[in-house]
Amino acid sequence: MAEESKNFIEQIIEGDIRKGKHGGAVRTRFPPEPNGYLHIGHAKAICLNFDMGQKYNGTTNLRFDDTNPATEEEHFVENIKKDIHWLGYDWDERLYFASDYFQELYEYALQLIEQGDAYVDDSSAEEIGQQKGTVTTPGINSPFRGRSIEENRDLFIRMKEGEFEEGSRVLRARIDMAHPNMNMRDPLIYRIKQTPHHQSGSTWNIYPMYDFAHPVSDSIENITHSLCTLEFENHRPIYDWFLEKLGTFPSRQIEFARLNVNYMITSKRRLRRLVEEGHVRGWDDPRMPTISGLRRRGFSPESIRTFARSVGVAKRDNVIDISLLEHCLRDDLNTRANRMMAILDPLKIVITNYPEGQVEWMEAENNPENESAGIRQMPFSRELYIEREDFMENPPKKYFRMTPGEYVRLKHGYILMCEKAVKDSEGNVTEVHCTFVENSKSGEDTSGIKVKGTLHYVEASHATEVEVRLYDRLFNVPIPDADPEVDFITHINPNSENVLTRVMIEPELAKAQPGEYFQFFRKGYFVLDPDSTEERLIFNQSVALRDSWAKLQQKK
RNA sequence: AGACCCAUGGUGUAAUGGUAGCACUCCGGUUUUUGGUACCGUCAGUCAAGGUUCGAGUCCUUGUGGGUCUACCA
Repeated sequence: MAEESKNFIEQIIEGDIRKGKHGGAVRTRFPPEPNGYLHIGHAKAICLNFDMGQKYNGTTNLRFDDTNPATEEEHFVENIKKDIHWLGYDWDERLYFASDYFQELYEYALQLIEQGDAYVDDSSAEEIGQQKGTVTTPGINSPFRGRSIEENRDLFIRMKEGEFEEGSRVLRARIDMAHPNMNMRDPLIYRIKQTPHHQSGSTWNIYPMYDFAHPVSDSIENITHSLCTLEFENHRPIYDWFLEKLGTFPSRQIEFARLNVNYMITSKRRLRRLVEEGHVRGWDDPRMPTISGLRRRGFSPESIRTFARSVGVAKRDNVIDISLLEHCLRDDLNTRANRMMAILDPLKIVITNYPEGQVEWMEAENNPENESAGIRQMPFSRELYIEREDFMENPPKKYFRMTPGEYVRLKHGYILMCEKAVKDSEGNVTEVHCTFVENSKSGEDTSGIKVKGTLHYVEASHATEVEVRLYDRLFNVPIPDADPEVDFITHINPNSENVLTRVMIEPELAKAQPGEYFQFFRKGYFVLDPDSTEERLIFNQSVALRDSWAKLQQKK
């Protein structure tokens, strides 16, 4: 068997273990900011961090990076925890908040001041911006850069005590205003904010910046491998600078490329627009790339994990084909989703030689891929529904479905001979008359008739009418936000949701429960939508089955 | 362009100086009481130019192309 190929992060970790770094320990963390919902991109980071922890007998912390009270809310914390659990991961007792470390962080900032590595700057945001220079020209030192340690200590303590207004002063690292890396030009460490914090209340008047809080939080938790996305690459020098100056646990930041999927967007700002402008039903709309949206769409956690692992981990920018995500879902559901009969676009069939009033209960296997899924009973009688597209009066070549003068098999039923179409005054087919072959019952067929097509059906008198929502990609271009000149909203697919209000389902399917995965025979995978009521069931299409017949027709 | 990072079939990812492999997609076929699944097969790749080496996708140089960075956001 081929050796399992390892990604570059696994290679780094294994190298560290081999060298006995940190005694061979591996500790990772997933550090979301509680200011929004998790999406498919986060799923990659979650899987990577937790998988590394598990694979190398280490641990993975969940740490909320809550250093900005202005944008963060408690309810995001709860939703994020729920989504991670749903994905199948657990942080045990290792739930942390950066806000838990505010006191320690404050003391470390004081240490920097004592070492002469930090100073209080009274400049305004605009002044600091101007002093920063550009990528090609060095910045200039702030006039407050030379303050004494005593003055810095005094001012910083008074910042903390709430003596100063927001924006009036900041604490900065004293590094190098001419550094070629803009992030090293005396980055901010603390700013004044009077906003109450969802965890720490009104205890603090100052809040640490990401560039300071993140490395120090990692260090406090003894994180060995701090995995983050590529856009933080230029921040690694600051990360290392703080930990070196502070002399604390030497966590190491490693960057990987974020996940992009075509026909999807993950920008928080743009997703919010979709919701606020009403292009979708909400953050958990089945077309949204959020974890809650994927869940409502009918993606299994297993399929998302498989996907997140399949996309690989590397440092080059990438756009994953959405068909890989769909493949992962079909592959998972094929073996676990019970097959059920649903007629999305009903056409009535009357079997003229079948006794009126008679109902036969047919034995139907639930999943040919899994015998332990068992069997169910399906009614059969004189009047049934089939898909309208499964009947054609004048069919094209290789059409193996119902057409006058031809036999066709009904799955878990009989072989039918199609006799004639009944039409209304405008020529629309209103029902089709057939005769059935008596000794052709599924499982005990002695007719010897060979048919090319097998159709699904729902018996009319026992059918339940439900709603089905079909989904297509939300955008009609692969990268909706590729062109900054064009609003991505203009690329929304107007037919991304197709609501069918008169769908007929078999009795067993009417017992569907939330969280159950179904395959609608010959159609696709479906789940119950939470909008469902006792009286009215609503199903969402997760993904269609592959359809080589449709593909063949499209080419013509 | 100042720094940093990246470059392998259509897409994504392996090959750690020694036969360019795997998955998805596409196309073709076999099986099939799902035009599903499964199975088989075809097409298709090392950004360019130099250099080092017996041997380079891999190391070096230069170029080209792409990405990130000038928030009191993360």
